[in-house]
Amino acid sequence: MSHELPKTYDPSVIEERWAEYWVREHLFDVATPDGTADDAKKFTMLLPPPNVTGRLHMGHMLNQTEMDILTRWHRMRGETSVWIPGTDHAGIATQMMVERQLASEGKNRRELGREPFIERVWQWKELYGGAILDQMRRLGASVDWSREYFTMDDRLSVAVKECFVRLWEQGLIYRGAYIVNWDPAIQTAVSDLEVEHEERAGKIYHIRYPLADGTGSIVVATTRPETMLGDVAVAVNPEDERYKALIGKLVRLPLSGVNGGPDREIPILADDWAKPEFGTGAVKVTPAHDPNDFAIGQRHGLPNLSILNDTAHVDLPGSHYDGLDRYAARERMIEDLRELDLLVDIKDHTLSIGLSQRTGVVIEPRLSQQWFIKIQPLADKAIEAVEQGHIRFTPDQYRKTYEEWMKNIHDWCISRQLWWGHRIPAWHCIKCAEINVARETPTACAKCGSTELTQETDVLDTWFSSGLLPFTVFGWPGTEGSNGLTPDLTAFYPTELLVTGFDILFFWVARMVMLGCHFMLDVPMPDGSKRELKDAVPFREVYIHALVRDADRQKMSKTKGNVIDPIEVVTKYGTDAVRFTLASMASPGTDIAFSESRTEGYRAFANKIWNAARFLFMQADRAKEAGYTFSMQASGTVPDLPANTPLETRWIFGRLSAVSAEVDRALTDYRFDEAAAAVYQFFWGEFCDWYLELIKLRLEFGEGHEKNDVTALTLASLVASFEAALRLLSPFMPFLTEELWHALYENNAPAKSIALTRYPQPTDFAADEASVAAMTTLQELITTIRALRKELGVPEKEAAPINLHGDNRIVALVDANRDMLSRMARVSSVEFAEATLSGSNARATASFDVAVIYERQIDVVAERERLSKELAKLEKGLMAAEKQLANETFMSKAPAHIVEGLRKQSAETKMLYDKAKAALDALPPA
RNA sequence: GGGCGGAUAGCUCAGCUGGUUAGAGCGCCUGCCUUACAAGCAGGAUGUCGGGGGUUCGAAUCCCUCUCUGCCCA
Repeated sequence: MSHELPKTYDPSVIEERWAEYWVREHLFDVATPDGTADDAKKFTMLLPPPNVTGRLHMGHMLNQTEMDILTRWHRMRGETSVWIPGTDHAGIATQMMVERQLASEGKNRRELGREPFIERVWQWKELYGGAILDQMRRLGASVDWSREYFTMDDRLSVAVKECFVRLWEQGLIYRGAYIVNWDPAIQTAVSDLEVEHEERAGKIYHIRYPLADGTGSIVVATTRPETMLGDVAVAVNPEDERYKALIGKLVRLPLSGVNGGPDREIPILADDWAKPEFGTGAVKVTPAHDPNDFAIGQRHGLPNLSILNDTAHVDLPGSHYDGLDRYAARERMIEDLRELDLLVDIKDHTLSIGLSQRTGVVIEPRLSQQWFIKIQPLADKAIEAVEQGHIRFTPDQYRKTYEEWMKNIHDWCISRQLWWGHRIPAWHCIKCAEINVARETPTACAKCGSTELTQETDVLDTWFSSGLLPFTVFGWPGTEGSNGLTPDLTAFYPTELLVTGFDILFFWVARMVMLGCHFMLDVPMPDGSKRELKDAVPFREVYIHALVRDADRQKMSKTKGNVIDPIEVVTKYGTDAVRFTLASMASPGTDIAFSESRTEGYRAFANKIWNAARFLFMQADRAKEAGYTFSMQASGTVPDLPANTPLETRWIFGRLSAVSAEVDRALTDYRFDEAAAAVYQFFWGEFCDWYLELIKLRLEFGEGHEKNDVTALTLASLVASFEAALRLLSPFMPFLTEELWHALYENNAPAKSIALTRYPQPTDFAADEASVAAMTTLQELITTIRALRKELGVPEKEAAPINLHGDNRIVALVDANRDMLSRMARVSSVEFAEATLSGSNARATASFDVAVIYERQIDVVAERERLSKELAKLEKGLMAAEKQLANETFMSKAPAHIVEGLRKQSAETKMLYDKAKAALDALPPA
């Protein structure tokens, strides 16, 4: 069979075919181990579930590339590797999406009603929710699609409810009226984490509050004058001399009268919160609309007066500000205060405001009834798990970030006033107000027996359900009456690794640790023993990756318009090239500035691999025509290497061994960049540049070239080393390697996919260090000759003789490999010299001198300059070395091997220096 | 305000548990369309390792400080 590969690699024709094949053939689906005679190591990982509304961005692609490389690598090392995909129902984001859709039809969700609205969201999800997973398939992510989940699936919903009920029963969930971050756009509470702080230019207003007894006034400073309608006090610092006399007096709160009535009277009180240096030193206290003021109110037993409704409009019947938006109210009130001559001053002030992460509107701190998790007991375990090393962070610095956050954690507001999400399983008794939390809808109040129950309307924070995923995806809590230990949980919990970005370190990672430790401690070990913290953790390792930025290091954002769509780049350069780009730039702790020039380079790399395959197939065809019989089916077998095995063949297997070790080490340390560099350098710089060029010497067919063992061995070795290289590359470039691997086996491969074969291991190949060392010397010699030839102006095609001086080892090596010199450096003949060589046509290295015999005069000026420069560099090195060696403290304190190394280096430098000096002196005068 | 990170070749980044003459890719310069590959081959140039100070026999690497810069938390 002849192989007709196009001259240039075109990823578009093969990638979609393989992506579809991998899914269709269920290659990466993993059945639950039955527990019998299964001692294979396991590698389990959860895909951070993208929002069901999401579109793939570069961050996803980086994340998935890293996870896929690791999963493929572990899988090829024979481990049971499960990578579980799914999507998150993303409460706010999804509800917004559908509300927007409704708005475009002139409707809103309230008209529609709760149940029909939720129905509508499900329809939306069915239609569009799969988009991001389809994009994942296109990237070749080797996930187990049979285990795909959605966070609102029935089985997960049951688990979420179970967790909520248990936490309630354990007294770890409470409900109460607290100041929370309120998003007036979508009208729900959000957690602290969902608020983004931004510095903005604003104003600070100084407002005069008259004393009720008419003896004067006090001027308060505020950035939010509109909330003064909700003021219940004025606070001053107890140490502030200016105001000491006023403490305990009442002020008349301007603008606060309703229905034409008088203004309210509120007290002046002393509280440390009032900072004398801030503003006027007197602050208004508005407990219902500011978290700090709420705390003051608690301390002093003040009432909470809410004056803004859930859309942040003034809600104060009878007031002439009633119904105004918060900012409109502010303007109107400032005008009114000015008219009343109570506005003392307006100053510029930079303030930090909270913005809703989802909607972008300014958060309104608002007093409302919410559900909270008492987080401290959970956080304690989560801190312990990390401090005791049961969970390891890479890079390690994130451990500190995590611990810092955990130690300063606040109770978690888990209720959301949304419709889309897991509805809180609580029923309020209309008669006695008892809260009935239950797994099944109760028929009567547990306290008073009333049947008048209404279900809580709030749903749970999306992160509550995703925080449970590490065990709920494995079927927890299992069947009724079970201990929660399902077969999947037995086999796969804890997962091995979590790969994610630091942006969800607190949102998700921290919550998983807390909830995982909390719930799993109650699940026994497979052998029935009690589970300890080290086995209750949701994952043993966390790898935090960088942010992908644009080529100018700017954060990608829609508003800047610099978002790079991975699917676009993938279409342009091929998935493999983009994956390789991300992998090679993924060095820990540094953001990735994604630039297409890098990707272009890796597309060239893919093309290089493609063409190496073309070369191989071409040689195979020629060999067959020449009567060689060998089977491509033996590609996976490294041939025995007899005594007459050519050096380059011993060398390439030696290198394969070393590179396999290097890749293993790099991936163990999550050094994707080093792993990628190692395979790149090996394949291009060694396999193609040296090995393929050298074996052309052995692959001569036709007239005058009899069939021989060396050629046969070379063919077998070529195929075997290439096949191994493909396996080595396949986690990084799964599409290209899959295509070529099947082609290599002539579509009769020993496995359904290269991904199901063995990853090259150092011991799979003879390390043969002597051959590697010999080859390194020859490479140095060849490179030196090439450089000399170029300098002397020897035409590329013209062969030239050389003189060589070196020790016996070099002489023997060169003598045995004259054919290499001839092919790689156009050497016509070699003459060995007894004495050192110098002169303008010679170069000296530490191990040999070589001269190229060529007539043409060299450029004396250029050569003088080159030699002078080199001489200066050598002299500098030599001086430094000699100075060190003359330094007694160095000689006495430095370790022996350092001193010895320096001595050797110094001697070599001296030799090179002398040679360069001689060469310079030998140059004719300018 | 508290904390973390970064500053190394024109660009993007490695190297940093101190140790021999600081690397890679891209870009740049020169010569080659050598039947695997011009998305290629061969050769070449390029850095007072942000400034200053200190520790040490020895500092890109450790410490202090300054400047610039990014991020997280409040």
